[in-house]
Amino acid sequence: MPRKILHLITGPTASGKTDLSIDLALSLGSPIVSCDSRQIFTEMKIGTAPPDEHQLSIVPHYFIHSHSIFDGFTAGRYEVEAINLLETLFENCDNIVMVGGSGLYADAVCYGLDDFPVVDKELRIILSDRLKMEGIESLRRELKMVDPESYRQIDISNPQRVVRALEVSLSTGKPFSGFKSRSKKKRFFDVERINLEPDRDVLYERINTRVDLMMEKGLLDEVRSLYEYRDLAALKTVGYRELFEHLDGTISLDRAVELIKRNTRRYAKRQITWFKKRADY
RNA sequence: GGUGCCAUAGCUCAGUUGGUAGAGCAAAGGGACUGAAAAUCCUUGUGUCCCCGGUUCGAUUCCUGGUGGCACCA
Repeated sequence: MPRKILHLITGPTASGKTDLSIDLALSLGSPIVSCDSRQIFTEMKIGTAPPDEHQLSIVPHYFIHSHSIFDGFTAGRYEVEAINLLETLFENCDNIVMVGGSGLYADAVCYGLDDFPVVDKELRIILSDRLKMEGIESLRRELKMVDPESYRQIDISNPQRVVRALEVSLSTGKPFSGFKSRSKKKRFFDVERINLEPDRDVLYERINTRVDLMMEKGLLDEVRSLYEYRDLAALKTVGYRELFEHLDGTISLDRAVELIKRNTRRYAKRQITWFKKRADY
C-alpha cells in the first residue's frame, strides 16, 4: 500500500495559504480539506477570507461553509469528522492537501485530542454565570478541591481553562486531568508540514489591504444580518465583533475597521507563535 | 516688541531637594494553549528628558542664550 500523505499548509492569516493550497492541490490532483474554525461556517462568507468562487470550483473543498453557526462546533467534533473524511478520501488518492490557520484543529488531526466526555451545555452557562457573579477565585478554589492535578497544570488565571476543567470534572465526577493521556494518536497517514511565515511588514500590509477589501465586499451587511446572533461562539470573531460594536453605536466605522486590522495582527502573531512550535514536531 | 509660563514615551502628563526617568491611554514585541482556539490568558516601556553653551566629579533637573508653543501687556 502506497504511503498516504497529508500535506498540511499552516501559517498566519493572510500569509497566502489559500493560493498555495490551490496550486499544490492542482499539481497533486488532490482535494483540499480545510482546518479553519471560522471558514467552516455557512453564514460567515466575507469576514473569514475563505477561498473564492473560482477557487472552490476548480478544486473540491471540504469544511468550507459546511456547518452552521447555530450547530455549535468544537475542536473535538472537528477531529472526528475530519478523520472520518480523510479515511474516505484517502481510499481514492495518496495525497491530500489540508490548509488552515486553526492550530488546535490541525493538532486534533495530526495528534488527536483525548476523549473527553460530552458536557451538558447548561453546566458551562452555570459556571460562566458564577464566574461573573463570584469571580474567578471561587471557581479556582472549587477546582483545587475536585481536581488538584489540573489546578496545578492548567493556567488558572485563564477563566476559560478553569471553567473547562471544572465542567468536565463536575459533570463526570472524575477529575479533568484524568482524561488526559499525554500521548499522540497513531494516524494512518503521514503529515508533511508547510508553514508559511512572511516578513512581518509584508504580512501586516496584506492584512490591511484584505480588511479594506472585505469592507468593499460588504462585510458590514453580512455582520448586520448576523447581529441578533452575536452571542454565539462562532461570532466571537475578528471582523464581526468590532462591527457589532459599531452597530451598537459605541465606535465609529473608521475605528471599527482600525480595530479589525489591529486585532487581525494580534491574531496572526498568536498563530505564528503556535505554528513555529510545531514546525519541527 | 515686552513680560510671564511651558517644552519629558505615539498622546495626556507626573517626576528627579543634581546621580540619565514613570503613570494612564494608544501602538508594538515575546510567550502559553487538549471540545469557546479568529477564543482565552500571561508578560515586556519602546525616551538625544527641545537645542547650543556654562556651573559641577556628574545636568533631564540649576544658570546664559536660542527655538517653538500658550497667556497677558503693548
